[in-house]
Amino acid sequence: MGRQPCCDKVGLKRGPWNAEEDKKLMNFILNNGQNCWRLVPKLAGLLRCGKSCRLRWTNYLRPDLKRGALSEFEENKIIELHSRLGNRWSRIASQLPGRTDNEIKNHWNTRIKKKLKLLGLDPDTHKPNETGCTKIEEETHKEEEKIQSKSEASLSKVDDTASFSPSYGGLWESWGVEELMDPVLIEPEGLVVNQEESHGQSLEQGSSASNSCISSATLEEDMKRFWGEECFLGERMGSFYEFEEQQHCLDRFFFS
DNA sequence: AAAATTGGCAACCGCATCGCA
DNA sequence: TTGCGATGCGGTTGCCAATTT
Repeated sequence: MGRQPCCDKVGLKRGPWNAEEDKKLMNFILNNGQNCWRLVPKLAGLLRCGKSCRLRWTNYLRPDLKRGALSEFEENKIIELHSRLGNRWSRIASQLPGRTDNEIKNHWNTRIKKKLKLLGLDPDTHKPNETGCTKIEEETHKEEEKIQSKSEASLSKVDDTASFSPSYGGLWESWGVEELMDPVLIEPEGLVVNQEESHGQSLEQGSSASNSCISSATLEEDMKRFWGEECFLGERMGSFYEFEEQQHCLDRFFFS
């Protein structure tokens, strides 16, 4: 004898919500609060099951939800929390006001996971892959080929709107980045660096990168040496994921 | 320009857990 | 203590728009 379903699904609507349904649900919850979800559709005049109403409210209609893409800070926070909590999306979401577990889960699966893989890290464990950085190397080679073919065209293109994160700015600075800052050398996807801005940020915000030096062959080892073992799996990892363009630059530096 | 593929996201499903009688 | 309904949670699916071929 199995459990009874949460509702009788016969005659209930499924799939995307329309504006009219949203309005009904929103009005009902705002006037009556969240009590018994099973009764909500009936009382609100909706042909949905209570569970569907709850999801729609928590993931989309709640007035305290933030809209738009996740910020750098939020993304870094997610990576850090995931390294500690694993796939406990609701717990992670509770640390990020205005974001839902579903939103974070989707963002993780579609964006962050790929970035970690590109860096040769296992997204589940946050540790380096057993196979090393083959994927990142492949990507790097592809990028290099692209850059090679684009480099001539890029000579005439200058865009001073791009900037680096504080940590990257410090990184460049610690390496004596003038050479890397050459737009031809570091421009994988049309990115051209504004030197003044990136340097300014690193100095102003006191990046930990400013007094160290990275020089060896693998990203993992370099990062550990650079920031220390305990930081490697922690929040500082996040600052490496900030912009894909930066990642390409870093990859090229390490693996070329 | 059209077809195929990929990526992102909203919504659904089913199990786990909670809370109450 | 137990059983049951309600809710929470994480995995998965399906749709649609964007991109690539």
